[in-house]
Amino acid sequence: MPELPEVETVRAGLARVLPGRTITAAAVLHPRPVRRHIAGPEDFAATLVGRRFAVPRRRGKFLWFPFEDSDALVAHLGMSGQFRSDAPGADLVRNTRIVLDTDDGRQLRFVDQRMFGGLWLSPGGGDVPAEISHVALDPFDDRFDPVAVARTITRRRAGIKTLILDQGIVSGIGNIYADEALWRARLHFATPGEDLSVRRVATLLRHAREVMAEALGQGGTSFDALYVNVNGESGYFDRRLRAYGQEGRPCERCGTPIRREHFMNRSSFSCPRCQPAPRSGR
DNA sequence: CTGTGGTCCTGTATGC
DNA sequence: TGCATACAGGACCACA
Repeated sequence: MPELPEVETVRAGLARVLPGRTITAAAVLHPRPVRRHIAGPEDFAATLVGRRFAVPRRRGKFLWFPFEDSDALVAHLGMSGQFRSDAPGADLVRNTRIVLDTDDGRQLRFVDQRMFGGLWLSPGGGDVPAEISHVALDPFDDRFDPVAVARTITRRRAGIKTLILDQGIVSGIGNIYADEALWRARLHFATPGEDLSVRRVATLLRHAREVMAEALGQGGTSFDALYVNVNGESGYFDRRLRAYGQEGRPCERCGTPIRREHFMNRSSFSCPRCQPAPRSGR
């Protein structure tokens, strides 16, 4: 489950079951989700056995599970990844890719339909894995500075939505919460960053943080069974979406039907009246 | 450096 | 009932 609130929901769920647990067996059912492991999936599985989990961490949409030896298992859910905590006897759900047995008699299962997600072992990655050092702080990080990020954004020419989706500028925001934040801030997705004031962009970033915090409170956004927490349960924030997926429905502020457009090969939802297109942009 | 477009996959919904 | 097409919460890499 891709965006920050869904990933954080997963992290929090795993934080209740993983710390202190030792991996007793590992099985790779499909090689693709094993990433960056030159020695191959078998070696990946073998090298995990015997390691003991500390507390799971997250930056943006990346998760990592530090081990007590200072290495870490890094995970990204991609478009359709899930972690499930199950009893070993429970039926494997379809598309289960990797299974880790732990010494409390349970199994951690990585399930991923599309396999855009994956796992890898990061040597010495217990603090911040080197492979994700290019990922910017997310708006939930104590060190996140909306004004500094806004300054970066106002120096760029690309559309504002492109910029807030850029995980090297600010992490954690994906297509749903980008549209929701833009709706709240009354900004059109194609507005060039350089045409906006620092103040306006900082406000947008605060909206992004706020909408993601609200979603987290609802267990995230789920449209179908692909996006569930570690117990297989859906989140409920889809009922609170004001723009994303609301094509044709009246804008909650002004009643104008929400429109859907293609922007950078993805759907963008916005209110034509509250979020007017910039003059030059498209 | 910046911006864009293609690609990695499986599955579901919709239209003919 | 096929069969084809569009679309899906993302990231990365090659190229202009």
